[in-house]
Amino acid sequence: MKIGYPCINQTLDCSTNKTFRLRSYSESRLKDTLQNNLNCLLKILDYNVKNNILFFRISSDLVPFASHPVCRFQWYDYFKKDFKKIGQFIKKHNIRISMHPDQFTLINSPRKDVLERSVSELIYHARILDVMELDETAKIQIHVGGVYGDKQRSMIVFVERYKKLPKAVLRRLVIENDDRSYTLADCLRIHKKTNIPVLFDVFHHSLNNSGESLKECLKSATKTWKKKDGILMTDYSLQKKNAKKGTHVYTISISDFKKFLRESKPYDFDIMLEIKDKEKSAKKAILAAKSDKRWKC
DNA sequence: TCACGTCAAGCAGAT
DNA sequence: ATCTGCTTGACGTGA
Repeated sequence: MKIGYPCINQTLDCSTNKTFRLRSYSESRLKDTLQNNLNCLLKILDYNVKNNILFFRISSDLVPFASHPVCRFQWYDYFKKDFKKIGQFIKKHNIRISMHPDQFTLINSPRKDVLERSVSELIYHARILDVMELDETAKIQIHVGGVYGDKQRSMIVFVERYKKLPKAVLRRLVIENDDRSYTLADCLRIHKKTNIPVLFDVFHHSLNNSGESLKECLKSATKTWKKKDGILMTDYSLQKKNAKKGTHVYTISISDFKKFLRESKPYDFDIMLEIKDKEKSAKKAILAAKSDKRWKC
């Protein structure tokens, strides 16, 4: 079991998300920005290792406009050494890596332009992990996509489109249950047709489910990950009290998290904490997991 | 220097 | 019809 947080470190004054506006795009601007982002990524990973945080989600904003037609710069060649160095650090410390393209990535969209942009975005994500020379346990997670008024049809479209994706994307892509459209059961149905691993989002499941218990979910999701994929990835968050349904808490509740650890036995999986205060919650959760003897160093 | 409107991109559900 | 949330944070213009 590894525990981590997504994209942003709030302790270090260093961001991997530095960007600029499309209208101020230039190759030199992209070089400067990416150099900064790569430097910060390595710093954050180093901080994480020193704090036993061995799961990290790399930001989709690492390379600004990488999948946009405006970008003709071969950033993956130019910065090959930097990427490789980060990849070596990741492998040396056995860090689990995920990426999560944003809500615009919809491979089941009825719109051809949306599909094309989505495929470009997935290729961009895969390229980052490839140029770091990471193995197949580094994953790219997306939601199934839109419903477009006919969920069954949209799931079939997903399966058809999935099968046509480039190999570099296929070996890393996983789907995640979302909080209103596609449940874990839907994702498992898609898995049956495609063998795509299913990432289990605990919080989304609490908002959108078919009545399965936590153990049932972990059991069925675990089975979708082959040895080459690494162990099951999960996303974990909690409902903020007195806030709109689906709002994430600001910080982790350790009593709730310990309860979750107890209830999830004996399954082993990695946990991404989608919680606002990032590494602070991760550190607290790791202490809890250690006391629960779920943490293997 | 700072506030704040805006930023490549889509969809669903709420207001 | 318009706004909000989704990993929101960061840019950059205008004062």
